[in-house]
Amino acid sequence: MQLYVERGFEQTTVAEIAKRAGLTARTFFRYFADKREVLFAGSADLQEHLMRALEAAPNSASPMQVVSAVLDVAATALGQHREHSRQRQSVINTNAELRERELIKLASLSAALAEGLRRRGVPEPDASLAAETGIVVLRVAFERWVSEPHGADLSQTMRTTLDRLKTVTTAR
Amino acid sequence: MQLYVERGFEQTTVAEIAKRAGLTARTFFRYFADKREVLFAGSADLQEHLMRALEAAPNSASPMQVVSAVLDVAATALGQHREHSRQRQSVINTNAELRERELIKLASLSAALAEGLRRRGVPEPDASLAAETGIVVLRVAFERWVSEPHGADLSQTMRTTLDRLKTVTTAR
DNA sequence: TAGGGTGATGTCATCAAGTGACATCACCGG
DNA sequence: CCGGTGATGTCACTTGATGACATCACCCTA
Repeated sequence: MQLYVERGFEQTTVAEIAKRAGLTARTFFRYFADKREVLFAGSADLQEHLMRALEAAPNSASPMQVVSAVLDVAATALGQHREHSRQRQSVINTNAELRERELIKLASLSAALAEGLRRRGVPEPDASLAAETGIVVLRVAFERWVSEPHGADLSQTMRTTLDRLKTVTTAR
Repeated sequence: MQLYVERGFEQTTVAEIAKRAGLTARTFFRYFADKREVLFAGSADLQEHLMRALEAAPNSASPMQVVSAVLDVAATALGQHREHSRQRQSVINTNAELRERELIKLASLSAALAEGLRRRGVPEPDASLAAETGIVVLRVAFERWVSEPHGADLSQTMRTTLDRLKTVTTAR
């Protein structure tokens, strides 16, 4: 993060990262598949965390209620450290490769959620639609939250964004 | 496409592509920013096409009606050549870098749609939500259409998917 | 028709991202 | 003290990607 902030992502070489971390480039690649992964280290953990939330939802819950519960958990997990989130997001937003990587992490999360919904008996395409919609809300809400210096907390932003989505999609 | 299908994306070298096309690797990179772009050559044109559709929608149309009109146009543009689409999609789906690139193309489209909606006076976050939701429908419908050998046409699939989305998001 | 401009292409050199093969080192248990 | 094991380093190599420069084909005009 230091180097990426100091000189930009592309201008930073793996050799430099390794040097600053006190190891070799070869070793770096034993821990991270590539230069981008550094910024997404926690995403697998987050995904597991959210999957547990999904599975903890009551049997009676509708697909969107399950998604809403997952978003609540996501908000508390992501909603700390706004300053750090902002810095990380600013690095990501200024580089195409990193945006690509971010999108695929979210796509992976979405696929996992859809799979979880299917395991609960939700048929296609409803499972995919609910999961993808949830990720849309997550993304839009997170973006708004990160860009406001001292606005509402993330949970609140997510809830109002989800409400907004319902209104927008059904308005005729 | 030939080479990517024959030996897979990663196993294909730019030198080989260039040779088969009768030119140099250096020249290849003058036409395509990188190895992945070959498969997304038409995406800029498609985006412009859809933006014109967005701008052609009547002033009275609600955000989701505009999106729905855009999806109609997208369906007729993408809905030809199911066989070619299937082959292309199969190459993309078997490689992570290509999936990343596909996602960012769709993200770019989504951003353009949101911007277009904003120009029409739709406020945030409604513009982003409507645009992103539209892309979700596009993606889910396209995936289903491509995986069915002789199913309904893409326009039909898109319409039913959009209906499904409305039901899923509002069911309680 | 010679000559000059222009755009497309090729050649060469170079850098950085990855990866495989193998050596080495630190530490742990017996 | 020794052998094993996992982490790290070294080296060599491939490939993607880019800058600098040469060349070629073609067209326009004096």
